[in-house]
Amino acid sequence: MAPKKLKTVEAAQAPAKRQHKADAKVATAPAKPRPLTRIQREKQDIILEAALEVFSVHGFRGATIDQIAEVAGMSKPNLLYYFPKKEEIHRRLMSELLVTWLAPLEEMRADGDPFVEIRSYIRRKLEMARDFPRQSRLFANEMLRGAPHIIDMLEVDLKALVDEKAQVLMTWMDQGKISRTDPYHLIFSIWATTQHYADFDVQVRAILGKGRGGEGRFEDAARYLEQLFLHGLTPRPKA
Amino acid sequence: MAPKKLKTVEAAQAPAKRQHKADAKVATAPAKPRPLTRIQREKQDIILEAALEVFSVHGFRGATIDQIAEVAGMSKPNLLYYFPKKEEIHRRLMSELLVTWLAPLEEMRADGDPFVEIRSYIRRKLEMARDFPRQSRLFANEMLRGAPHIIDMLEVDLKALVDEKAQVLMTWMDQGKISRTDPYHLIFSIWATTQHYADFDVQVRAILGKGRGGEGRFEDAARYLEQLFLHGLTPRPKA
DNA sequence: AAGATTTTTGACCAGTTGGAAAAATGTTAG
DNA sequence: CTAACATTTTTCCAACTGGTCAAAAATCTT
Repeated sequence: MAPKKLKTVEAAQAPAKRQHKADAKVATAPAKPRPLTRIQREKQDIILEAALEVFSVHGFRGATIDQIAEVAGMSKPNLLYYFPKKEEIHRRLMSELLVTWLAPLEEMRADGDPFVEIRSYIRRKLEMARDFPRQSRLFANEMLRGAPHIIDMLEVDLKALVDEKAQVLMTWMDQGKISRTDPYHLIFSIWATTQHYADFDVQVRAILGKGRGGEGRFEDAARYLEQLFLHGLTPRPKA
Repeated sequence: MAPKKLKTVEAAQAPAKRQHKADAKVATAPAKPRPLTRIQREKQDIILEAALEVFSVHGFRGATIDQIAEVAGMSKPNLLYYFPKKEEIHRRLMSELLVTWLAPLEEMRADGDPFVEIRSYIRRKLEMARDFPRQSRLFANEMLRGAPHIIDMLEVDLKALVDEKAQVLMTWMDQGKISRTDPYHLIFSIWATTQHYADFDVQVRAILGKGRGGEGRFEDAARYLEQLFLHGLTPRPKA
């Protein structure tokens, strides 16, 4: 089975207020979507950026349109001109998220060296936690709520992708290249350990303190995780 | 340093509406707190239980008093009689949470066998994820928001506890009993991997599917994590 | 520059929110 | 039983919520 891209949920990216009636002229034409203008694209991006900021902290219900509008630097009605519903903004965010969020796993190649592939995957996930913490938190917020908006995609697309990669892992196990263990829980543990640095960032920093809580913590984490997944905690004689 | 219990934030557990003025009799007495009646304790428990249900899913801002009251089976004003402020409920929940949530780590004894101690700790945390998923999600929700209500405790009490246990781990490393690695990130990885099964439960179940998504998933997780922390993924010759 | 279109704004609305006040109802110690 | 207290319900409110709408302002097209 090919890597298979997630289907995108879009479908709701109409320019704005649908059909400014102006196309009464064309009458029966099958609703040509009309390409987005520059301004529309720019404003939508600004809004999505602001929405990410707010949703990722307060969750869907806890976030307010006013707040998003304020962060986006525009009035509420103006924002609603581009996204007529609060849900619409969230939906867009979620579908964009799922695509980019799973890309790292798709990149794990069956024909590479197992340890190199797994290590690279962990690195990539850790980099995402470092560079896109808000996306990680947005995702986490959705999970905590029971993923009402994306449960279907989880059960279909995500499951398919993970099934595929679990097969790859099992092949490696069959070949004796990595230890035989549960490939699904292996993937879970990579997700958990890497995303932890985005989602629980406050806690991580509170504990590491000023001294070690700087940007270096991601390098430390990478080094630690590398060892964990390679050898666990069993002491080995020095090389 | 002794295990040191977390200080409880309480301080706001007054019976209800403060000083039903009734104590004008006692006049200048130093405000005797007056012990909680049976009903007060029961009702407060019911409310806290309902609040846990709601807060853990929607976060602080996303949760409404009406909703909590409904789950608790009482009217909103009645609920407000016991907890005059929404924040009050949340505060109580959080302080109770921190105490029970960290108990497992406190139990990790320096004088035990390292692998036994670590494995037991992982087990306990996993059991908590299984038996108290809502508490786990409540905690996660607070973290995602930047832990505004408990940041102090994280920086003081939690840090102290983790520092202490990190010392224990380092001692074990010095003795060559476990592999030398970063003890803080080791603890983080245990938290992350175990809490994942509560916080991301939907995802875990969506991926494992009906077949393996049953209660058995916790046993599978325990087995997998045991191996991960013991040996990582490096294949070993069969015993 | 005029006309057509798109974007922005201000006023507004109905429903919900956290919470206050007070009246009504229980409960219990003397 | 009854007074003192505890609990519950009813009513109310001001602020906030997601969202509408018409008109004004800005932009684009010709």
